[in-house]
Amino acid sequence: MTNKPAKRSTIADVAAEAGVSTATAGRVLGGYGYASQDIRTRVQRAARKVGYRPNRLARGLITGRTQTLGVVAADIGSPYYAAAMRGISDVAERAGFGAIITNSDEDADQEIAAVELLLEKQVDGLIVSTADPSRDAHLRAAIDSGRPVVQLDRAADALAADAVVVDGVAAARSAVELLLDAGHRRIAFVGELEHGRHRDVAAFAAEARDRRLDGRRLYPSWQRLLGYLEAHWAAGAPVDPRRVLRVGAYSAAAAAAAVGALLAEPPARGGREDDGGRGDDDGGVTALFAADGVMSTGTVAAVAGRGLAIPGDVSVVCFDDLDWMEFTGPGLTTVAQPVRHMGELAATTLLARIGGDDGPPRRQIVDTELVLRGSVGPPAA
Amino acid sequence: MTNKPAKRSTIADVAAEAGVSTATAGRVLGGYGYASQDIRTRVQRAARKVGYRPNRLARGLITGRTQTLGVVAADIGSPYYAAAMRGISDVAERAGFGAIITNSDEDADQEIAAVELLLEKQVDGLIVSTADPSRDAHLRAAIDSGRPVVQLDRAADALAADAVVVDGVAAARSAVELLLDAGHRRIAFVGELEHGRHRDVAAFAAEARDRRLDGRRLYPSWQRLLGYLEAHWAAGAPVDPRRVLRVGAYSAAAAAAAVGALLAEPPARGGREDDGGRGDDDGGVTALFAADGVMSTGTVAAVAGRGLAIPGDVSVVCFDDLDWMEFTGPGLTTVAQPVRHMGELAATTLLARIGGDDGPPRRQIVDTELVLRGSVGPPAA
DNA sequence: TTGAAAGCGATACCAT
DNA sequence: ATGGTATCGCTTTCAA
Repeated sequence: MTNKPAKRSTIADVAAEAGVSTATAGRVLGGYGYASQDIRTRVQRAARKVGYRPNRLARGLITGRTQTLGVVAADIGSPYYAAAMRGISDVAERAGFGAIITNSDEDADQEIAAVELLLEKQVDGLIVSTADPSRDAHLRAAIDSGRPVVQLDRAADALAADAVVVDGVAAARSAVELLLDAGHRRIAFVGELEHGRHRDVAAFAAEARDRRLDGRRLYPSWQRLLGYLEAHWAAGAPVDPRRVLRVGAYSAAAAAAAVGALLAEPPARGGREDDGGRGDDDGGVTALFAADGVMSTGTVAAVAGRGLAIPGDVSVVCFDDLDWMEFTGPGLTTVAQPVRHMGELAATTLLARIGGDDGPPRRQIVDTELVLRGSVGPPAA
Repeated sequence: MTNKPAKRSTIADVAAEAGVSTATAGRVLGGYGYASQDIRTRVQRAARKVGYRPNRLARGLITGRTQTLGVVAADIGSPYYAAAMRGISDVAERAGFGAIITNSDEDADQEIAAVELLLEKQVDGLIVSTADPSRDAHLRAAIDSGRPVVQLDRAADALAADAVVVDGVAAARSAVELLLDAGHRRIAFVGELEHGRHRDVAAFAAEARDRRLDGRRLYPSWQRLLGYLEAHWAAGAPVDPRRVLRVGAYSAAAAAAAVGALLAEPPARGGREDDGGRGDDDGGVTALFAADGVMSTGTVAAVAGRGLAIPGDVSVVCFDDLDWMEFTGPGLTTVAQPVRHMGELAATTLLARIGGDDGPPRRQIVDTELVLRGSVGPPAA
């Protein structure tokens, strides 16, 4: 069974079949220029007969537009980018665009290579989650060569490009405030805390205290840690670095292990207090704040695995940046970040730019929402 | 600040700069044909000087290959496809390929449109998770027109195309056997059970008993239900349809709600039995089997939210088809499906076909692995 | 080893 | 309203 690759028919074939010129056939098939109704139907019939399928490469070569968006994600394997991709591709497809997706693996060099590949493929624009906001030469070059760039989730703010981001500091701060207001004083932070320039929580805290940190320049998990710290300081609550879990990778399994170990130390059961701020003695944690969706999954699994009740034995607030997940399990409180919506927004913005929108770059800050499911407070105990 | 879109320089520019013909410049830059060392360096220097970037559209137009894979996923928003995509794009990028991704939303018509778009964009091959295995005309057409197709996760077996699938029936069967062997008799099944032609669990079970079902033709969640049923029958354990939770959507939130409601009914605590098969009296469930990663997330969240211990109060076996998740929380047992690996396999296979591999179509069945973390059995009560 | 010229499959411009 | 033809940027004979 040798499949003859069935030479695709071209506009010329259609034209011949319909008895018109290629120019005319092109006008009908491409939907540009004039054509009488009679010719129109004849060409269309001919096209169907010979099984015509437009070659978008050829079209793109001459029009200079490919109707393709290029996306550089840090890791599409992560549900975070999956949600974003969903939003992007929905918008793109609705506009007749395709989306080429690539990974940077949080590595600036890979990102540069990815951008290069996408530009060679002549994408009409780029959506990028920069691995390193301080290295933006390649993005600048892309913009200069006429390819609009929209930054997603991370933004190199020295770059004159649109951005769709979330205020991670504020979101985390209000979430942790919720726990503090409920009387918790021993709240663990569960985050990745690996990428980014900071290597030490104590040093980070010191910098933050001196207000030497610009939240917008931080990597997501550090942003959220900043919010955690700010909430504590505002409440006059001490921070114990031992309760800041640096998971080191966006892995639910790793988060579960870290949380499991923490919960195993001094028993959380009965170790509560609701005296409103007096103590930071060495009891177990009474609450957990998980800084993103993956951490949340691991945290919940660990709590479940230890047979602890939420919020009875421990209160958990999850940062849920995975639209598909929506931790609505009884007792769980979430900070919802509409990632899919962010993807849609990024794509919409990019399409507008491609369409010729020439306004100044906009930084769009998307709101997060605190979703309360039951109480977070320490029970009457 | 009006950016002049900086007319990209072409091979002609490089040729002029280097003082050679476009043919020669092309040979150097494209890496084909001869060129003396002297010319080679001169051209390369010139290319760098004028900022040359190849136009892959033009190249593809003439070579007939775009070095681009087309992917049709049912929903990239789901972490399942995200994991698969990661595998695909890793392999693709390593080979210098790009990947255009589209969604079918489990809808055959959208799938057809997506395939059409991808073919117009001249992708070199397709990876498809068919929404409806019974409708494969478009895939057949793609193959006939010389674009190899690799099916992922779902396979239209009337189609002469490669496939990378998992034996979901066997995987579920062995997982449930584990619970039955440990003495559980009231095991809930948590699955999507929406897509596919079956509307009724009882009718499905009847068909399955008569061996009128081909597991390979079932949708994933029904496959796993079949394994669940088969394990029960083999053990002589009765099946109570009320314990088969049809969540109806791939939503962790919905799964959490369903599981929460089930656990709320008769208290699971103390309602155990380990008499090895006598009873199916109306106690609460003692174990849960979650049929995929999303269901698993919801199930674990619900158990945690109710403050139940795993495996103390209830034993949970999760089907983990999300490599990033790996429910290794203490006590959780998982059936690991290497989705990312499946993606890699699909891409590798497709690249081989594109490269000219002309062998007969292969159906590659990927192994799942039962990962035990602690015990699953009902405790000594 | 290099160069001239003919395409690839469309669109766009200019006559008619 | 329709047709001829140059053109997009590159690869690929075919001569030299």
